[in-house]
Amino acid sequence: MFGEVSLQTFHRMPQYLKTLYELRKEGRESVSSVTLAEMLNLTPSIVKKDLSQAKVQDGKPKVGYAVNDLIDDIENFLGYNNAKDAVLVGCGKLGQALLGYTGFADYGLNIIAGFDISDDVIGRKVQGKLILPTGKLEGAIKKLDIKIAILTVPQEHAQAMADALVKAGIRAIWNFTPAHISVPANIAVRNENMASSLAVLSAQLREILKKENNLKQ
Amino acid sequence: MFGEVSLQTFHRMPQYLKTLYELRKEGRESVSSVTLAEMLNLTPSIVKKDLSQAKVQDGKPKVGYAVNDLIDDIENFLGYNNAKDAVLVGCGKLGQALLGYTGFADYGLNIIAGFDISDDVIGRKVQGKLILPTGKLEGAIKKLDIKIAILTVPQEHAQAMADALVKAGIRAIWNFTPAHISVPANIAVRNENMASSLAVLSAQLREILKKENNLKQ
DNA sequence: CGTAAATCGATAAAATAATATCGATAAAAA
DNA sequence: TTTTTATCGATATTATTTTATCGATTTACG
Repeated sequence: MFGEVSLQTFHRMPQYLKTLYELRKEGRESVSSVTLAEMLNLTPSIVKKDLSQAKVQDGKPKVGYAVNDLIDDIENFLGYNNAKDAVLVGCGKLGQALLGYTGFADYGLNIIAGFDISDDVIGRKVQGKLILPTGKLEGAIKKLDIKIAILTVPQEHAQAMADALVKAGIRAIWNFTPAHISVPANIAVRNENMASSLAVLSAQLREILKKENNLKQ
Repeated sequence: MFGEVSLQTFHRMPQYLKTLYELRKEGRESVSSVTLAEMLNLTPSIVKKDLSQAKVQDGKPKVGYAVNDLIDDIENFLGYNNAKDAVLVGCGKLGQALLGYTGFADYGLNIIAGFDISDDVIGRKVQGKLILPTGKLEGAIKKLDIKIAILTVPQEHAQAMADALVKAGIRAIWNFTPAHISVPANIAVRNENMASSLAVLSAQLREILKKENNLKQ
């Protein structure tokens, strides 16, 4: 059903959704691909192609897409309505920050609890989420049939913990550690790699500064 | 000089570097594109193409690349040796987590201070980094000629703060808010968008589960 | 009611990125 | 020393993604 949708398209979907929420708030009932493209610095072509993969209802010539319908379709497409449970493993600074982040609920993600090995944090609550000992991880995953894990352990433990998670039945790992983790092919991994992002940002910055210097000379 | 290097290539560079550090630790003096590709789940072709853009010294047939030389070349290519100063704006949970993250130094990024409007956090220190009032932001940027800002304010303030940063002279914004921010063309923006990442992860997960169900039936 | 303008959806074209191929060459083996 | 093998770097091929084009259609307006 969605096998042919590219990752780039999936990346843009939440942006469309965000923009559509804003438009709805302003009372707009319809929006064209041209307007959406302008608001998000994209081309109308790519907007039309992306939306064609998520939406059910056609847009209307001369009018555009019905904002409400489109929101429903994209939310449904991204699975925002049927919430998915997740565990968060590693409750250091970043882990606790994510544990306390209330925004995930908007994206259909429900972190049921944090897990850690350190007695310093076990038992603590962050924004209502309890931190449990790692020993209880496997049981929780199996009992609640949890598919998604957020990995925020120190990088030297990343691979071992990933192995344990897979063994316990986790099928998708959102990896916030700088470590490259190896998992079986039937497990989804998404790397939130700060080093990579920073490398890209630096490259862009350098390009920009270089262009300016060329112009000046 | 680097204008023709794709963002994907830049994304992979830190991964190569990370793997090379590990190899050096193990005492390996050379490595082939085949080995690197295996370690990172890539093809030898793409490894060779990527490395050709960063390295100075050629690899040797039958042997591969000299690990140490390659590390130097990539570090230099990514600018890890000449540290770049940055400011962090918005010292809530995530902001403080990033402020306290010591790993940035490895990537050549030096956060000089955090900035916030709230008296609750102003004056506090996180891992030695001081939190200053937002009023001092513009002065600091201009005085220290800072080019990079990390944006971790609440999303409703993201655009206004981005505008202020640009006005103060910032040229690259690492945006951790869910907000889409508009900036002039000569400013680099890198979005660390959780919603997008989660959308991609969910899509991958769904694909995997779907395939399994198909097989079972 | 007919015409002009705006937009859709489908598709063709172009651009970009990834992969495969292959001659050259250095090291190892025969 | 000659042959074999592994690997590089360059280039060609293929795949993917983005952008442009265009006929069809709906609305607005004269």
